[in-house]
Amino acid sequence: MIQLPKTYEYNEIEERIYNFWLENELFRANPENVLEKGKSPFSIMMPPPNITGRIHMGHLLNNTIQDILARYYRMIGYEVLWQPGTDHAGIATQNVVERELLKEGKTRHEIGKEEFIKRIWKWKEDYGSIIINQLKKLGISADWSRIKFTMDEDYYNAVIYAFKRLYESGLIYKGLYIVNWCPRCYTTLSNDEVEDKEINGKLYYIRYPVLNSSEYIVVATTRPETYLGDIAIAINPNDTRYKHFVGKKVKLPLVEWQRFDYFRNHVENEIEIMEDEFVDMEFGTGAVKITPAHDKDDFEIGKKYKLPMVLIMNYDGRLNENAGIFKNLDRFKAREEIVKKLAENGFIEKIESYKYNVGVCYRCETIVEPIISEQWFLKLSAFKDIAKKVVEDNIIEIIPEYGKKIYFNWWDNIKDWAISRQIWWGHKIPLENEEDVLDTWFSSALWPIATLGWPNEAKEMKAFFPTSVLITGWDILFFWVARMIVMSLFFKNEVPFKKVYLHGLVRDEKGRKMSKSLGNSPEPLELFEKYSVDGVRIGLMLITPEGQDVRFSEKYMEVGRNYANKIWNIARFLFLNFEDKYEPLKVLKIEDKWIISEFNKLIKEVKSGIESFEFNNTAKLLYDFTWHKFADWYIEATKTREDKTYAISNAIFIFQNILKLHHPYMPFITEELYQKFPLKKKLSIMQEEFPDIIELDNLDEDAKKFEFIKKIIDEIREIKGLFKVQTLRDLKLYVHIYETSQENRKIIEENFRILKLLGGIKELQETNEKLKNYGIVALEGFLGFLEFPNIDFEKERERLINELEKIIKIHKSINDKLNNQEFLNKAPKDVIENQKNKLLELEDKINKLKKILY
RNA sequence: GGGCGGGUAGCUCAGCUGGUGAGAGCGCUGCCCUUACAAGGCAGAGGUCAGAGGUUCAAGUCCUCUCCCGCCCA
Repeated sequence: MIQLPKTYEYNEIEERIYNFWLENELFRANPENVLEKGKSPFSIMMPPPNITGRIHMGHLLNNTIQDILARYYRMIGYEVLWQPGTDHAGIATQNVVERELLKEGKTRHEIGKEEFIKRIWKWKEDYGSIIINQLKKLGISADWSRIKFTMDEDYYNAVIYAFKRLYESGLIYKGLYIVNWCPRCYTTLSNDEVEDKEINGKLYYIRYPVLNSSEYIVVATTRPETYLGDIAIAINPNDTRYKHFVGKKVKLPLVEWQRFDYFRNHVENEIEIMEDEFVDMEFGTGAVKITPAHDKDDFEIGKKYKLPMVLIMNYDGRLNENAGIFKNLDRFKAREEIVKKLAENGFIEKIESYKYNVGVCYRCETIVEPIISEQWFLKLSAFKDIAKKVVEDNIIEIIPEYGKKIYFNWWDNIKDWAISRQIWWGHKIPLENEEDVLDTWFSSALWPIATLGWPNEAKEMKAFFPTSVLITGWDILFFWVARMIVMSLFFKNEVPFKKVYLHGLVRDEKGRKMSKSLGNSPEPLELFEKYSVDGVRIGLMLITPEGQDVRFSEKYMEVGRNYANKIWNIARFLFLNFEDKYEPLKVLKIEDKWIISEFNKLIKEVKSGIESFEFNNTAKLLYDFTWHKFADWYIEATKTREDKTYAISNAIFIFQNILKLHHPYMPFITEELYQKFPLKKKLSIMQEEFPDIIELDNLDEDAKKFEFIKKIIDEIREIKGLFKVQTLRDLKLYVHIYETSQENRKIIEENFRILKLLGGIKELQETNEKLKNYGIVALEGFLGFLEFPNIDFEKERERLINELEKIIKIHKSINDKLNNQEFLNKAPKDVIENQKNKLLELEDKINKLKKILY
C-alpha cells in the first residue's frame, strides 16, 4: 500500500520533475544516433520568441503542440531534435532599450551607436532569457543545450553571408520606393509589419481654384496636409462632370513658396488636371489628388506618367521646406494648422466624419506614413514559381489543407520585400557606406538552416535537415514561413520542412484578439499556479479546434485541472489497494477484457491522431476513455473482485499504459506517477515505448459480455433515477427465464458481483411470470423485473410507452430501408448486415415491451 | 474589390474521405459527502444540424444559390 495526497499537488512536483529531466539530459538530440545507428530523425524548429517578449497564450498553444509531437516521437523510437532559440527583434528590442535610456534622460543619438549596441547586449544578458525560462515552466522538452540567438556570432555571419550571396546573384537591389514609414521607430516597415486599424477620422473637401476660371475643382482627402506634395489632379475619363477640366491647371491653395522634387528639381505650384481609369468615380467628389511621394496608389500613377515626387516631410514626421510656412510642424499638428488656414481662405468646401482604415506599426501602433525612401529590396517575385511548386507537389504539406490556398494567393500577389531597416540593432548590410541593418525577418528566414550550422555542413544538418514539421500560427505564414521556404530553396536547394501545421490564434471568450489594452489576456504563469501546467495543457488542447482560432476559456483550464486530479485519484486508489504483488494479465475477467479491448481502440486512435495533428480530438478521446470508461466503469468493477491481487495488478498494468499515452499531453503528472510505481523499469517515462495493442484470447467476445452487464446496469440506474431511489442498494431483480436467453442468464449469474455493486442489486431470482408493479428492464435477449417499495407503476408504464414509441419509429425506418430494393442493391454489405441486426434487436425489444404493456 | 474560414443543445465547440436512434465540456434540474476523487458520483431536461434547392438507396456530412458572422490581402 502506498499513500498519495488526496489531491494533485502540482507546484512542488512540476519544478522537481523538470529539473530531473534536465539533469538527466533527456531532451538532448544526438545526430550520431541518426547518422551511425540508423535511428529515424524527427526535428522541429521552435519559432524563436522575441527576446523582449513575455510568455503569452500563443506561446502556450504553439509550444504545447510541439512538445506533444517531440515527446510522442521520442516514445515511438525517433531521434528527436527540437531546436530552440530566440530572436533579436530589431525594432522591438531597440525600443525597449531606448525607453530605458530615456529614464536616464538620454537618447541613443547622444550616447552613439557603439555605446547603444553595448547597452542592448547588456540588456540581453540581463533580461533576454526571461521568456525562455517561462517556456521551461510549460515543461517543454526542447534541446536547451543547442539554444540559438539570431545575433550569435555564427548566426550573424550566416546572415551576412546570405545577403552577399543573394546580392551577388542580383536578387537584392536598391530602389527609391514608396514604403511604410514609422516615424516613431524611425524605420521603414515591410507590408506585413503594418496592421490595419479602423479610426473615426474626417474627410476633408479641398477646393483647388482652376486657372483662368472662376471655378473650383473639389477633392476629398483624409490626409489634407499632403496636398502640399500634390503633383496633379486626376479624374476618371468617363466622368462627364469633369471632362471639360482635363488639360487645364489648378493652383495649389496657399502655396506661394518654391517646391522641389526628391532630386532637387524645381516643381510648379500650378498642377495639371489629368485623366486615368484608376480613379474611382464614386469616392468623394470623383476627383482625386495625386501625391506620389506620400501615397501608394499615387506612387504607381507617378511612375506611370513619370511625375515628379515632392516629399513634404522629414523622416521624423515633421514637415520640411516644401511645406513653406508649415515647415517643422509635426504631421498631425500640421494637419490642423493647414485645415484652419485653408478654411480661413475659403478653400475648404466641407468636412465630414469618416470611418476608414489606417496602417499602424505592429510594434508601436504609431500611424504609419507612406513615404518615398531609398531601400534595399529582395526580389521575392523571382521565387514565386518554385515556392508554389513545392507546395503544389506536396513536397511541403500544409495542414490544414486550406492553408495552401492562402499561401498561393499570397504568392500570386507578391511584391518585393523591403529588407533594410534604419535602426542600429541588427545585422548590418555588408556594403560600403551602408548604415542600415536587415529586417529581423530576413535573419529569421534562415532559422532552419543557420541553427543547423549553415553555411557549414554540420552533422546536425546531415542528420536533421529537412526538418520534419514546422508548428506555427496563421499570422506569420507570410512573415516567416514563406520566407524560410525561399531561403532554404535558394541556399540548400531543399525545402526547410516537410510539413507545416498552422494553428489559430488564441482569442478571448468573445472571439476578440488578446491584447494588453483590452486586458483580456490571461497570464500563463498565473494559470499554471491555479490549474497546474498539465491542467492548462490538456485544457487548452481540449478547446483548440484544428486549424482554427481558439476561444480561450478559463473554465476549461478548470476542466483540465479536474482531469489531472482525476488521474491522480485513480492512481491513489490503485496504490491504496496494491499489495506488493504484481501479477498482471494472469487472471482476466470480463471487465478486464472489456477495458483492454477499449484500450486497444484508443491506442490506434491516439497514434493516428497525433500523427495527423488531430490534437483536439485525441485529447477528447484520452479524456473520455480515462474518465468515463476506465474510472467510471472499470475501476468500479474492479472493486467487486475477490481476487484483489490479480484485479489490481491488471488495473495497474493498464493504468501504466494510460500514463504513457498521456505523457505527451501531460508530462508532469504522468512522470510523477510513473516514478511512484514500484515496478517501473526505466529512468523516466519519457524513455518508455509508446503502448501497443494487447492481444488476448476471446477479447471481443468477453468485452461484449461486459457490455451486456453494463446495459442492464444502465437500465436499472435509469429506473432508480426516475423514482428517485438511487440510494437503495438492496433491490431484487427477477429474471424472466423464457424471455432471457440461456447464455445471458449464465453471464448474469457469473458476474452477479458487478450487478450487485454497480446496480445496487441484492439478489437475483428467476421467474416465469409477467410480474406486476415492477421496474422493467427490457433488452435484446433479456427481460428483468426490478422490485422496490412504493413503485408508481403508471409512471413506469409511461416511460415504457415512450420508449416503445421511439423504438417503433426507428424500427419502421429501418424496415422501410430493408424493403427498398435499391438500398439492398446499392448499399455495402456490412451496412445492410448492420441494419438487419439492428432490426432483430429492436423487434426483440418491441415484443418484450408489448408483452409487458398489453 | 480579391482570397479564406465559420454558422450543430443556453454558452464554447467535436462530428475525418456520405451509412442511418445527433456527441462533449460548461451551465441548468433532481438524487447522493457510497473511505480514490464534492476538483466527486448517479440520473435528467435541452437540437426542424442558418435558409432554399439539388445529387444519392442514404446528407449535419457532397453540389448550387441566398442570408448572417469573422479573418487576411489590395
